[in-house]
Amino acid sequence: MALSSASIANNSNNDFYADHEKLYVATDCIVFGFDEGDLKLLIFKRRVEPDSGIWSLIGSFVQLDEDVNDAARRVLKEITGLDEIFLEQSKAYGKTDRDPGYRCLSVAHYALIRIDDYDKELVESHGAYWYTLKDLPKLALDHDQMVADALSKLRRKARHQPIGFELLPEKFTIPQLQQLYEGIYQRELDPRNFRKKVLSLKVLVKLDEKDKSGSKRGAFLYRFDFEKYQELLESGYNFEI
Amino acid sequence: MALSSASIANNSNNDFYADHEKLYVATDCIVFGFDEGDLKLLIFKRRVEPDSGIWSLIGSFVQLDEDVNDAARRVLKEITGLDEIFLEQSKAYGKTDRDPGYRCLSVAHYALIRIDDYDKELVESHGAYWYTLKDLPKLALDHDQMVADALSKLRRKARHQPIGFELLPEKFTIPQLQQLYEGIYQRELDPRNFRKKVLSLKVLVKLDEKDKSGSKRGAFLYRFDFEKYQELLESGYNFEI
DNA sequence: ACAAAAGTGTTCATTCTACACCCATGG
DNA sequence: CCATGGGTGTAGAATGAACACTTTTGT
Repeated sequence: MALSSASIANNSNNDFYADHEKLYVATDCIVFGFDEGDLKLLIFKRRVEPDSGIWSLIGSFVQLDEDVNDAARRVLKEITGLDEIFLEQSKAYGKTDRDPGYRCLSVAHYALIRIDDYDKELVESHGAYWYTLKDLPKLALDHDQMVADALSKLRRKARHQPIGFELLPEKFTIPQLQQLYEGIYQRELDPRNFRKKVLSLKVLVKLDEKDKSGSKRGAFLYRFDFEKYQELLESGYNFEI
Repeated sequence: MALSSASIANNSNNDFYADHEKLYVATDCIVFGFDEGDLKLLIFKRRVEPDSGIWSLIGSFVQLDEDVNDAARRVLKEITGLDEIFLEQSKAYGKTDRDPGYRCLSVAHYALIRIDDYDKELVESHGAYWYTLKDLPKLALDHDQMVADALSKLRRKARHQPIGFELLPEKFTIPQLQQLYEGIYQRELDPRNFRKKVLSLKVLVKLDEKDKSGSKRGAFLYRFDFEKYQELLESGYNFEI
C-alpha cells in the first residue's frame, strides 16, 4: 500500500516538516473539445466511492514523486491517448468539506483538445463521453464549480491570446473558427467583423484547398502560423479578439 | 505531534482513499502594499530549515481541518493583525523538487493591504519588512516565481476591476491613485487621461476635504463608492482602466 | 432555378492618445 | 514672488459596431 511508503518518508531524516499534517492532493481536468459547431466537455462516470456512478471530471491523485502538472498530463494521456496538448492550471480547490471521501485538495487544470485527434476507443473504454456545455448533467463533488471557473478562464484567455486554434484541426475555415468563438463566448458574432479581426492578426495562412463539408460553395482552409505568432508575441503584440 | 492524528485519520473508516499518498500542503502569501508612491511587498526572514535566514514570503502549512483559503487568512492575521483584507488565490505550485525540505505543494495567494492599516509592531516582531518591488532581494525556494506570477495577475486584474482601491486608505487623491497604478504597471500615465478615465467610471465620490501632504495647493480627497460599484457590476459594466 | 453558406466594404459612434497651460498655496 | 504639484479641454487617430448584397455550386 502506498500508505506505508508515505509513512516511511514522513519519518525519514530529510523530512523537515514532520510535525505538520499531510493531505491528499488530486487533480481534475476540465477537457474542452470542439465538434459539430459546439463546445464540448469530456466527462465520465466516477468509479470510486463516494459519489460512484455520478458524472464527474476526469482526475487522479497526485503521487509523492510526481509534479501536479504531470499528474494532469498523465490523466489526459490515460483517457484520451494524447500527449502534448494545451494544458493549463485553473485553480486549487481547498475547502475541507469539498470531498466527503476524505480531506483532499484538488488542483484543477483545463485542457483544449482537437476533437478529431483523440483516441475514441480509449475514451469509450473509460466510460467517458463528450457533452455539449449546455446539456451538461450535474457533476460530482464541486466539479460544477470547477467547470464554471475553467470556462470563465478560457473566455478571458481566449480574448487575449489565440488559444482557440488549439481546439481546431490543423486546417480550418474562418466560419469554423467563428463557430468556435461563438461556442466559447456563448453568443453570436458578426461574420464580417469577425473575419476582419482574425485576419488583421496576421497569424492565419490561407491555403489553396477548400473545405466543402459546410456548404456547396466550400470555404477556404487556413492554418495557424506559429512562427509568426511567436515573433509577434515577442514584439509585444496584443491578440485581443 | 500532529503526525499521529494524521495517521489515525488516514486509517479511519471514512477515509476512502487510504491507498494513495499524502503531501504537505502549504500556502504562501504575496502581500502587496502601497506607500510613499511605491508598490511594496511584505517579506520576512524564514525561520525554519531548509533555507532558514533567507528572505521569504510569509506562509504556513495547511492543517487537516482548515480550508486553504482560511490558512492564508490565518497567516495574514498572524503577521499583519488584519482581518477582512483583499485576498485571492494566485496559483498552486506543485513541482516535486520545489521545496528541498520535503514534497510540499504550495497554494500561493496574493493580498492587497492598506499600508496605513496594518499593525506595525506585530509585523516587526515577526521580522517582516516592506520592500519596494524594484529592490526585492532573492527569495527562498520558488518564491521569486510566485511574486512574478502574482504581479502579473495583479496587473491583469487591476486592468479590469478597480481593485487598486484596496491598496489605498479610505480617502485618497487622484494623484495618489495614479501613482498606485503607475506602480502596478511600472510605467507612467498621462495625468489628464488618467483622471478622465477613473472619473468616467463613476465610482469615486469627491469629498470636501483636501490632502495637503503632497503639495501646497492640496488635492481633493475622494472615496470609493462600493454600492455604486456593486450596482454597476451587476448590470454588467466594464471597469477597464 | 433555388437553397445555403461564403465572402466582401462603408459609415458612424466611441474610445484612446497626445499634448500645454493656468491655478492655488506655503514658504 | 516663485516653486511645486493640482487641475482642466481639445483635436486627430484608431478601433469597434452595425449593416446588405453578391458569389458559388450541388441538388
